[in-house]
Formats: sequence, structure tokens, C-alpha cells
Amino acid sequence: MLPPAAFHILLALAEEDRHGYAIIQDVATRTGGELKLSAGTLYRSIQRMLEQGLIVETRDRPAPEDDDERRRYYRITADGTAAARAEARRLGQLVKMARAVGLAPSKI
Amino acid sequence: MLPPAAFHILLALAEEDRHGYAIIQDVATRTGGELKLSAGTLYRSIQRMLEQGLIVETRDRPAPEDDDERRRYYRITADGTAAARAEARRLGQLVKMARAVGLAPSKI
DNA sequence: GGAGAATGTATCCACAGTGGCTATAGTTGA
DNA sequence: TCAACTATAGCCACTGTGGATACATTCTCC
Repeated sequence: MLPPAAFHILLALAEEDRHGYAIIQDVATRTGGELKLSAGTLYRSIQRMLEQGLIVETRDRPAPEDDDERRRYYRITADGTAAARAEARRLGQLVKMARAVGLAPSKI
Repeated sequence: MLPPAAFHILLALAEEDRHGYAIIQDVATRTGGELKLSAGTLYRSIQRMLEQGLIVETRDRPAPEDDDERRRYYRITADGTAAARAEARRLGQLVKMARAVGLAPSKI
């Protein structure tokens, strides 16, 4: 059971390496503005995920003219990918259960 | 954003009216034993959901020979159905997002 | 007969995850 | 000039959760 914030962070990092603030923006964009990950949640989630080995901080940085030295870039690990896949499967099961009791469209 | 426990309770009640203990068992069965809703979580969730009008307590009871007077039966409301549908849609979106970044099978 | 598991509801404590506020600090735009 | 934006990070309070406990009855196995 991955915390919701962690799942969103992994989705953002699955596409490409990103820094904290970019993750917040990506989540907002991806959810059409429905979910605004708070800064507090983001940085605490990142710390936890670093400890758990779901993500790592990377030294690879964009070209100096596109960079901002305050940024810290993160990359998803193999464990992070596995955790995200497992969570996606679990969520898929939930939708399936809802469908079984008529609480979600049957997707014909 | 429905709490996970509330979503499971609504799924259980979508099928038929159930009492607390039967909900715990239904969730365990439905998830293949993966999720064991704790009693503490269940009864506090029920209280909250009654206050929010997602469920109601019903006086309809099974035939006396099948009944147990300690039981309290609950029924899902129109609001509860709507909340569960909205949550199922949200979860479906999450799976879709995971699929978009290659973290869930494409379901061909 | 007696022990333990199951049925049933409910409360308490502690912990995890979250939002929002604050701090710090440079940049951009009205 | 003042607000908003970019960027990271700590703090406090709230919600949701698991696990333990309480209490009472019934069922099952040795």
C-alpha cells in the first residue's frame, strides 16, 4: 500500500528525471488541477522514498543555461518501478471490484 | 477523496445490506485475504459515514432464526452510491495515468 | 468438561501521511 | 513596489489507520 503522494511522485519520475517543484507541477497538470501536492507532503515523501530506495538523487543536470542550482533532481529506481507497478495493479483490482457491484461503467 | 476503508465499506453495502462484522468478512473475501479491515477502523468509519449520510442504519432485519440481536445493519444511500462512483472514476484515472507512463499493462 | 476460536460491537492509544503555514531567497512581471 | 513564481525544507495540527482491549455469547475441538 503505497501512500498516494508516493504513487504520484513515481508516475512523474517514470517519465523523466525531475526536481521537486517540477513534480508538484507535473502532478497538477496530470490530474487537470484536481490534485495539488503540497510542498510539505512532497519533501517529506521524497525523504521517505530515498530511505526506502524507491528513488535516488542524481547528479545528472540539464545544460547550465536551463539549470537552477537550487534544484535537486530525482530518478526512479528498479524498486520504485516495481512498487508503482504493484500499486497500479492494486488500484486496477479496486476498479474491477467497483465494476462488479455496478459502481463503475462496464467499459464495453 | 474517499478514505480507502470507506470505499471498501461502500462496495460491501452496494451488494446488499450488511452488519459491521459481515462487512469485515466481505472485504477480506473480496480482496482474497489481502485486506483485513480492522474493527477499530470499521466502526469509526461507519460513524463518520453515518454523519456524512453515505450510509444509514436500517430497521429491516433477517428472519429471527437467521438474526443475531447484537447486529446493526447498514444500507448505502444515494449519496453513498454517488461518492463510490466518483471514487471509482478517480481510481480508474490513476490506472490510466500509470498505463500512460508504462507502469501498467496496456490491456490489449 | 474445558480451552480456544468465532461472532459481534465499541473504545483507546499510538503511528503514518497529509495540508497549510512559515522561513529563506532569488527572479519575473504588472 | 508589490505580488506571484521558483525552489527547498521544517513545523503543527488533523485525519485515517492498525492493534490492543473490553465485554458477552456461541461454537468447535480435544
